[in-house]
Amino acid sequence: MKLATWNVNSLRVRLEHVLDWLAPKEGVQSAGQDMDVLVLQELKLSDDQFPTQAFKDIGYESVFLGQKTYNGVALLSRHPIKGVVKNIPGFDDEMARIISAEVLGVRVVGGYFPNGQEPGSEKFAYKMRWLEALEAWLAQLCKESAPVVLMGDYNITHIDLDVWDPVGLADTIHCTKEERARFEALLNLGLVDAFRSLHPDQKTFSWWDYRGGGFRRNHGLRIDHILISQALSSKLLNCDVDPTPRKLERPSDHAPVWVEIKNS
DNA sequence: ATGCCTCAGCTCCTGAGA
Repeated sequence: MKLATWNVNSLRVRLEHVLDWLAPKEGVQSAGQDMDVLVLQELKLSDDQFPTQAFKDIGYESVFLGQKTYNGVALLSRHPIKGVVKNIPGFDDEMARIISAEVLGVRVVGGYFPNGQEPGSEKFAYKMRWLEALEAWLAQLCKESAPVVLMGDYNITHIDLDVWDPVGLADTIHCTKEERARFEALLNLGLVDAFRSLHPDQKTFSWWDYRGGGFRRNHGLRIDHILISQALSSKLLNCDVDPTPRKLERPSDHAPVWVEIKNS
């Protein structure tokens, strides 16, 4: 089973990139080929503008929680989608940040975690509240029978190895102790960082700033993550970032991250 | 140097992103 996450920074602008990644043209190889589930973030469009038919045409059903201008999340699947959940149950949120569903017996949660802007700001406080609510919900999900995959744009670097300039960016947004403690709290539920468990020493990024030639100079962060429950970690085959779409014309600032798990 | 880039929108500037 293959699953992936991708912050597309406007689905309207990036639709062709997503379609080509999942269903490449004849003779072209793509890490997105044969993807079972893909979650998307930062759609930046309302539900009535979601391109349901374009995905249906390449064999994917979709569920989504859209929002005009900001945020917005979707889950695409080649298999039947059950038990759809939108946003964190019991957490009142005006922003569209979570889409979850059960696919092939796996509880998939796709998330666009808050940015937080700056430590100490009101947006940072919201990020902390949101992360605590997510953790409480995931604690419940991890106790249930279905294995869990929590993936998306976390807007958190776990360790300094996830940061191109850990000294210059120390304690700045995405790199604070408070954010990293919330990431660790998710790991303490029994979830495993799929990429890091396979590549313990690799300095690989999933996001590069548009400004200052960030991608060209590999000035990036690893902030897009795939956490999998223990039952799945024993069947983990592969996990990687695919930088290919970041090299296209008008790319998203994020690259997709994918995972492959052995079928049971 | 509150910039360097990109996107949406009550669009020719502003807010937000990370």
